[in-house]
Amino acid sequence: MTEIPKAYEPKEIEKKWYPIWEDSGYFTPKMDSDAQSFSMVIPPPNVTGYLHMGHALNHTLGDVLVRWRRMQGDKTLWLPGTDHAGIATQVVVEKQLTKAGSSRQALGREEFVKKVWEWKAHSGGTIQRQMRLEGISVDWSRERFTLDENLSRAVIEVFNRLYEDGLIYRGEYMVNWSPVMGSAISDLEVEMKEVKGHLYHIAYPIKGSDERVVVATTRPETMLGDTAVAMNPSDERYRHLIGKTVILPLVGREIPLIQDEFVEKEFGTGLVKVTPAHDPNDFEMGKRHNLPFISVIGKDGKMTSEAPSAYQGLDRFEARKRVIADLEAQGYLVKVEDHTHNVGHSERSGEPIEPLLSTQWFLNVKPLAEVALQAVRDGRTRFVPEPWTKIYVDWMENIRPWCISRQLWWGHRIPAWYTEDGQVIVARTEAEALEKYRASGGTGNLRQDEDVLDTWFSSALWPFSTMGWPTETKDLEAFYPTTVLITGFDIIFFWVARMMMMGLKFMGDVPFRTVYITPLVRTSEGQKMSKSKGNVIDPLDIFNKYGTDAVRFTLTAATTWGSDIALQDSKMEGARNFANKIWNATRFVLMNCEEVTDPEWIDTSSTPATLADEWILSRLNSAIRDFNVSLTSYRYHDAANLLYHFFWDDFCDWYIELSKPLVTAKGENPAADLARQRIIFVLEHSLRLLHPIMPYITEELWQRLPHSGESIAIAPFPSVDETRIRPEIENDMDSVIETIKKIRNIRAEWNIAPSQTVKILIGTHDAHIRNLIESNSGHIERLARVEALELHEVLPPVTAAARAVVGNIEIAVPLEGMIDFAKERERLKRDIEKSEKELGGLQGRLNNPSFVDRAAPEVVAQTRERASELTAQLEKLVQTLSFLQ
RNA sequence: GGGCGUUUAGCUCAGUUGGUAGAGCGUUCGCUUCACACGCGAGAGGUCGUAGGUUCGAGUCCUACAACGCCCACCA
Repeated sequence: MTEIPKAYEPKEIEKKWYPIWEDSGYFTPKMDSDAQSFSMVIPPPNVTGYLHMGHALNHTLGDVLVRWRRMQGDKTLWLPGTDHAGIATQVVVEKQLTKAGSSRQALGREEFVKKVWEWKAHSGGTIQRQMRLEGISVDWSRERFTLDENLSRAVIEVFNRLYEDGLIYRGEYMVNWSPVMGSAISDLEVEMKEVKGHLYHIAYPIKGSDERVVVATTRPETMLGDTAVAMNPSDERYRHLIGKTVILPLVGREIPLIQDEFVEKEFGTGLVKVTPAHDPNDFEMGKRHNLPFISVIGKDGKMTSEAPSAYQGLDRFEARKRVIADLEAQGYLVKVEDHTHNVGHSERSGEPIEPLLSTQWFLNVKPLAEVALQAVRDGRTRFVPEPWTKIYVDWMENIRPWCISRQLWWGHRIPAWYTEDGQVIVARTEAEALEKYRASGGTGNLRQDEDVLDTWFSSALWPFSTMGWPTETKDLEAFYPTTVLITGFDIIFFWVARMMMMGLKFMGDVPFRTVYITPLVRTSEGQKMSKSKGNVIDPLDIFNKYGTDAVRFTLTAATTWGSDIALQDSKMEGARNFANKIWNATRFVLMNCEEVTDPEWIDTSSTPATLADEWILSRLNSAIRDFNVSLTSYRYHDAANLLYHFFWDDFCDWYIELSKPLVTAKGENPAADLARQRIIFVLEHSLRLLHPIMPYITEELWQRLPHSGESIAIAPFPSVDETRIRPEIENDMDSVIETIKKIRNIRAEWNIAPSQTVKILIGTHDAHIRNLIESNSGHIERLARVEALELHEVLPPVTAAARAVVGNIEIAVPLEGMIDFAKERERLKRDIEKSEKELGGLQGRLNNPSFVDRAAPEVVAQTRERASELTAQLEKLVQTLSFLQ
């Protein structure tokens, strides 16, 4: 056993243990064990760069559970990995190419993808390193990446099966198009932003009449693609126009006036221009009324050849200006109003989305959603905290087809091939596609679809694709469904909902029993962290500053159901101080207990456990029990907090202090030997209790303590001995503690120098308490710096004394010549007032007949008991005060 | 437009079947007490957002309102 340094230096010990844990295979489940399974898959971080505080929180909360369950003896798997993150990663690499004066187009698809793989190797490596620094106990032997061979196989399999089921289809529909990225994106990737724009009122002449109708639009440039004007069928104002046609200004096209319930009579003029190719609503109307679809804006965001020649090639925003100018010049612009409205923007690239017609692959998720909805309604998957259930349910109930194809190069290429005459063949491989084609008599060549799948398509399979699906593996058998998914609320739709659908569809069961939604980590001022604000905290920086264990403890203790986490230095400092406390308490114990060789509790008939011993056992077992209860219901804050107070308050402030005389005693002394044995026992248990939250410091210290087993990471979690939880012992100890505190309080109030000892008199008619005080008088004398403690049944009237009452214990500290009677009377009066106030409340209730009748009997009994206690205390206080008159 | 969350001590937040408010930090006072000044001991500090209601009893349940924050949404 080596000397322990005085100061806790997290860096030194934190770099030591992770390689040992990992190399020893502690985090790999023993597949032959018949213990119950506990499994999680990590939300795979994007290989776009570095981990942030959100990851650190997620990983900490996950690791607390996993380490706890592993120590409980479960067959435990936490599967790590990363996500290829199609768009995000492609954008990162493209930016690098732009900087280097190149582009993906210049490189070509094959070379570009190679470049992205290089980046992935770099970024993925960084992420792995960071995860190891977090100390998380993931099974690296099962690490996965969404583009791994088997995961890609799963993607192709799923695509094929969904296609065979008719749920995946290809067709020309209105999609959210990002001109910047040159790709379609899903509804979820569109962010609505409030934009200050204008509402343009434009006059369309009625054919064969002098009358003009006025439509209002925020996007005048789309009028070039108008194929109708719509009114509400019940709108009397325009009844006379039914059946007429209008002439589209600037274009000259004759378009019908149609009637559609969609049109709100109250908005604008009650007439809507209909551009079926550039607006989702108009698209629907166009289909309902069989209108032509004229695409006037292209995928590059420029006006197409279907627009009048004057506008062709103009950027869509340039075209807007030109259209307005021309309309005005030609007298069609009636008025322009300021108008604030919401415009869809590409979440990734930031520019306004262009709704346009495009041929894409879609997944009809409705049937899958119904099953996934039912699973949550049945409670087969549960959201914690519960309110998130509604968010999930609402979205699932209103789910719309998912556009799954992306015009990118980085991702899973869509397993569809086209014949020269335009047939589509979906297959597992090109060979299979060709075979199918030949079998149907086809002779030409096949060309694979250029597009890739939405990155979330592969993420949706993560809980089972990572475990080997579609092969029926032992991992799937043992670990699917996973026990819990820990994730952020921001990806409930993107990821959680889709995993639910895919898991139920392909595994026939939910992917996880519980979804735990973490809070959001914010800055100390409660701001959201974002790169653009430049207020992002790098987890590694604060690991370095405070120690990983301290940050883990901070995050765990800050995780509550109600609110987000404001990450403040003061919290981390507090946790670091706690770690230092653990360090120094252990240092103290080890300095004195070198001869103890095993961490067992020993009672002998000659030296039975003391009150303090029984008490700390009771507190320890309560802590274990409460910790288990808290974590079982995902109450991280409670779990961390109770350990903090058990260790600091109960163990350090009281048990160590009470044990000091014996523990530090020199020479032959069996009682001292037992005391050392016992303090080691409690400390060793405490470290195991703390290990899930603070793995490094507990391992380091545990290794220096007498222990059995090679690592605390695989040591058994302390088990609860309910028989050791004893309220009567805790009450007795509380009496001793309160007595000591009262004396200390008097000392502080009367400015008695710490070096000065005092005499005290204690009076109580309660024989049990008298016995208790007597047997603990040594503790009281030492911890309250008392030189002589006199016990009485009834306290003699000593006037020159400071006084206090604890329950039925009276305390007098004779302070000859030091005491100011007036001041002491004031002090006592304050005590009396306090007691009177409480007693008044209690008696008020007891005097109320309906309280006595209607309140629960035990509540009434409790109230009576407390009232009589207070009455006795008050009597003594009043009597004491009378001594001072 | 719909929905959700938050509002408790100077600050950040706990408070799960309704029983009479807690923690950490900060603050005040006193301590180099032989594990720890990242410490020890002792204090001060709150009409629990507002207004009603239910109840013997409300921080906790119900209703309305207010402020702040978030999510969803096809009024051009």
